[in-house]
Amino acid sequence: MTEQSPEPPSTRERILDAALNIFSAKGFHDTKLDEIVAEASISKGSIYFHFPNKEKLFIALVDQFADVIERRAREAIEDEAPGMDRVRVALEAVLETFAKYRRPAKLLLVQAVGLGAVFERKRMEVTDRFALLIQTYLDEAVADGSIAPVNTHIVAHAWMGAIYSVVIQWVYTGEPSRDEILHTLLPLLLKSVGYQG
Amino acid sequence: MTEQSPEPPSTRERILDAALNIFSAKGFHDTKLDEIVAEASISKGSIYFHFPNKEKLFIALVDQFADVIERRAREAIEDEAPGMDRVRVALEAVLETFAKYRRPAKLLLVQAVGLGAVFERKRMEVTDRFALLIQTYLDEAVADGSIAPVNTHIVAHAWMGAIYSVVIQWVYTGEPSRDEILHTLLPLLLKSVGYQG
DNA sequence: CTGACAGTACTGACTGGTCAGTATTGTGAA
DNA sequence: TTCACAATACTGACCAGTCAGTACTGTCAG
Repeated sequence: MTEQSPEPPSTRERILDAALNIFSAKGFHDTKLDEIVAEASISKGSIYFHFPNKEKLFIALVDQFADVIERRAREAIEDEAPGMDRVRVALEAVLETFAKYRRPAKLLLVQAVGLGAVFERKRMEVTDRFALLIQTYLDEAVADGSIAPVNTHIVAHAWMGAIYSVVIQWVYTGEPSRDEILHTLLPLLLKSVGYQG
Repeated sequence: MTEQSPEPPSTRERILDAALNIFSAKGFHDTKLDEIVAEASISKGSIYFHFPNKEKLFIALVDQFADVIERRAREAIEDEAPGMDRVRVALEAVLETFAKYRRPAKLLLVQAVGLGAVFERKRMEVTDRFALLIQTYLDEAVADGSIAPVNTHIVAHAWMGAIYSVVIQWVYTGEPSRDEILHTLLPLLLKSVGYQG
């Protein structure tokens, strides 16, 4: 809490770190707790000291990253006046964050999908949170006159899907590059609501 | 294969049907083969007679639906001349197909994600197949002059993601309606490459 | 200062339920 | 009688989760 960086990582952090590595690579079900134990060089008991179960450990990682993205988006728009510029910088911030954190991105966009009902609810929650964020800025832009009225709910979800899909492609293949994404995807999205940069 | 409709469904068909119901609702790992056995009123032995294992049964369903979508898209463009109209009707066909088959849609878009490496490869394969289809038509439209040159590879993936995301939203909540999707999402996508219907 | 007690962090061998897959037998159409 | 197909009982590997025990640090009464 009141500590600085050069400390050795706490057990909890080492667990989270190892879990991120393995979950993001192999998915939830194919990851054995014993693998995390080995990767983190800790003991199985430690995991259960810090987390109630495997599921909650996974969800802790999802939440962690969702928070990072949302925070960065909010920070990015802080200095922008309402309107389409806010939308643009928020999108930029999200894309930059995905680009910077490849493993968490894969965890959130791939590995968190298609697990049973519990995870589904969590994923919906995160997804809706982002969609709502985008929707809010879009609504501002509409009110503001920067763009023509549209169903911002659908637009928000469509944009999110577009971003997710391109990021996933990048996560797997390394292509297209961060710059290409920014220079092609961003204008594409903005253009889709009739906005010309 | 060479049979008509009023036949009673074969054991194989009943297995596929029951498997689709349960897999799409509960996901791969949370579905027990014994549940499929109960739902289909067949025996476990039958499953292993018709399919080598649980994984292949699941993948058979994915393949089945991927084929349907691709066939419908190809049929739809048959009568259209190359150019942006082909893109439009292909998108329409895909959206209609998703709307018509809710359970297979969920299977493909949700439940087939985030399972380990084997499924990942399959999903990549299907995803790339669709993206390439869209990309081909887009390239035609570019060559044709209907739209300005763009990185059609990125556009194709972005579109796919947008469609997936909105369809998933619809699968879960029933909103937005089929019509709303067609009337909002389609123009959105077309507009994103500078095409006005 | 010390030693009895307590709280916190961690260890790793062990267990028990689950469920995919198998072995075996049954059956009816050709 | 054969064989394609189906039914059922069964097996055993696997792995999340447990728990008795260790190590270390803090604290406070005598």
